[in-house]
Amino acid sequence: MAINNWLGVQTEVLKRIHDRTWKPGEIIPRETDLAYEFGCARVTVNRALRALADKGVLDRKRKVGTTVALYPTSKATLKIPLIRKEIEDLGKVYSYKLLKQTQSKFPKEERLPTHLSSSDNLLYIEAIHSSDGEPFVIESRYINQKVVTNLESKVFEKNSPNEWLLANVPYTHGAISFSATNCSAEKSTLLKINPSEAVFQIDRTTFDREQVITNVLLTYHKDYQLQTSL
Amino acid sequence: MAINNWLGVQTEVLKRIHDRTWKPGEIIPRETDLAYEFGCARVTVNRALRALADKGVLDRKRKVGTTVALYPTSKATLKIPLIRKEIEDLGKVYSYKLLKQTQSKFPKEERLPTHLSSSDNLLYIEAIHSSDGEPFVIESRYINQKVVTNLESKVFEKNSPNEWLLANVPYTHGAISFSATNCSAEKSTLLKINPSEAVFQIDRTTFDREQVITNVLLTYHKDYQLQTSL
DNA sequence: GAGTGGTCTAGACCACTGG
DNA sequence: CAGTGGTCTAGACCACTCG
Repeated sequence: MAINNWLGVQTEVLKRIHDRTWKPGEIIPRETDLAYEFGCARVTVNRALRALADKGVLDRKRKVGTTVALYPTSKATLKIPLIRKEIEDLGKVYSYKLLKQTQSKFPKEERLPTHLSSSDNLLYIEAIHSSDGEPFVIESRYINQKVVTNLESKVFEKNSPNEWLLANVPYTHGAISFSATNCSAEKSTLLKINPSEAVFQIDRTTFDREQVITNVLLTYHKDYQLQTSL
Repeated sequence: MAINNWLGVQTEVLKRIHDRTWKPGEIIPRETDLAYEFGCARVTVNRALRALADKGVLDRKRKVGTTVALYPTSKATLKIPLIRKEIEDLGKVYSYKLLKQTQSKFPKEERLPTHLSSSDNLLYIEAIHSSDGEPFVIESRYINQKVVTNLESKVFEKNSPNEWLLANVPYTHGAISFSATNCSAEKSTLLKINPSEAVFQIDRTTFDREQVITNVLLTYHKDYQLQTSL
């Protein structure tokens, strides 16, 4: 009768939330009681409830107790894959082409790269990733050479700066944003779509502590979808 | 000298990855050894390493050991907030307006709602959420009345079906996708933007086990960005 | 078969927070 | 101050997976 593993406890708790034994906003029994009821250690219950709290299904507060979240703040975990891997996983042939690589003390682009100051010593790179020869995504990137110092002679002719950076420059944290925009004329040519067609964009900046390592703007082909599950 | 809490262990491990004591792809010492070195229990090390594996920083395999991820599969956790809450958190005044509510055995929209079959008994709802009176997002939703049976007389005049569903119909899982599209003429009027302007869309379907509860398409105002951190 | 991570237990103490 | 979750420990056994 005993539920003596944390996944079992989690399932049982979810069941009770689902069949409304415990209703949204209500407080559920404390860990000790549940442990007694299930016939397992408190730590096991703790593990299960903590996992559910991480998912946003439960709210936990010391002294108060554990409540069923009123509005389960849907938390979706997006995996941001390597572009190469994403394409290969679709069973397509991946290819990469460098378009531009310039020293640019001052980003002269239409966009102003988030978190970068114009005084930084920046390397600008533009490249395109293709799937079975069809344009997939344009990578437009600034690299902060104050932080990334070992790339002087490095040329990203054959390999995406994305992969090189991931493997060679560890980061502490990052900021990322998703948006839609009307494609610029220049990029629409590269992506082989009509100008001002709607395109999906990802803007990502990674940091080493306080310093920006790199900022990248990914402009995807038409109809690109970022998918995940809840 | 001992590191006797799991956050401390995590920090130390991250430090070593960061300063390349442990390089990408390399195997790190086993839990037992680390526990001995840090002077703490193995479970504590386990907790720290497990958390890092969840984040995608480490790869763990039984018998083999723990390795530093070659390409840290950036995992971003998106919080999908309640629209009302999202607007209120910006310090704006939230308002909601129902536009349409029809029984529709057959979705006659341009889009084909993912995961729904046309034979289902569907309720279609269209509504708009505003921020300080400015259009924020259009909610366009199908509800499966085979599953959600207690809403006969329910009218979503004042309240978003989103909130009602969250509080009243528990779900087991969901699928979600993000994309960009050129705004339809009809919607552009509602959002007060130019036709065919690029807009950000979220398509979400929630399930109760195998059955679809609801599918919603959210079409955001121009310039909307979904942000998160790594 | 053997080595690694995965988990459980029982008991203990800590940390936050509401009254 | 008291009650709740948060965490740690030491030891044990299990589960997966490689050779």
